[in-house]
Amino acid sequence: MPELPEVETVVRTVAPRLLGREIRRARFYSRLVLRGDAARTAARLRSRRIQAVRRHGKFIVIELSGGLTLTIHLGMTGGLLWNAEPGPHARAVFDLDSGCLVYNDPRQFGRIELGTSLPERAARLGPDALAVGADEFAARLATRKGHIKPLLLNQAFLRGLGNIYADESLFDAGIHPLASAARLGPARVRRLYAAIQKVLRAAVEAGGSSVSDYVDADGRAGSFQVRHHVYGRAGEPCPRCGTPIRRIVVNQRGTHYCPRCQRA
DNA sequence: ATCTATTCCTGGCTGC
DNA sequence: TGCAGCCAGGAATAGA
Repeated sequence: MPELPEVETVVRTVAPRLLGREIRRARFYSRLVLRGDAARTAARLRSRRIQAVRRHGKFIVIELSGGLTLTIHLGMTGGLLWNAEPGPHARAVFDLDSGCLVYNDPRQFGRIELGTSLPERAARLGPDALAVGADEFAARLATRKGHIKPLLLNQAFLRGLGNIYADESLFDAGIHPLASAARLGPARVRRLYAAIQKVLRAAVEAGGSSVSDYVDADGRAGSFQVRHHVYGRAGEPCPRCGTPIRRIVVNQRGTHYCPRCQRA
């Protein structure tokens, strides 16, 4: 499932291919994935040149000539494939003056939208998890009620973390997922901040995690899943203390932690 | 304002 | 072997 490291990897693999290219034709095959009218969106995209490709949290932002912004969110199973043959799950195809980009998404939780700026839902998010400073992180945390795990998943609090990296960060910091966010205390807040930075940077370096079927734009799987300490490892021994990893459900999300290393 | 539950989707897995 | 039923979860939405 694409979170910050996976989206970052997709952007890095796709950006060099896209920069400076012109969109010849865009085709959309899913009314769910595309926000807006397919024919009108395709017409607006025609002959636009790609000026920038960047990541905004888990969003892929493609800046086009004429002041247009194409925003892609991969949802759960979305993926961008460079020069791939469109398969049964291709929801959009962008033919360029050189090469083509296929948006693939079996479950159709992803979204593609075209506008003159970042869509509101992307613009109103919290600071990027890899760009936020330690002091800002601590200040934002101090005012929040509720449990720490759901807060880390809240993109309005911090953008980029998803279920895998929230669990891995909490394990690294030794914090229970149901710990009260506001009552963590300065030492644990610093540990959590450092853990998030460490886990995300290592995951980006590994090309992300491939747990279901995530691959980058060249079809390459990431390798960070072999370094998951708790995510998807319920019942397996904790790599730190050997206690079996526990799986609970927090706000409808599978949550993995070590009951000994992460005390309530 | 902030937090929580529900809903959308379908491939893959489990168990009968 | 076949198939019904369940599970995964990012984020919009509605409700508390």
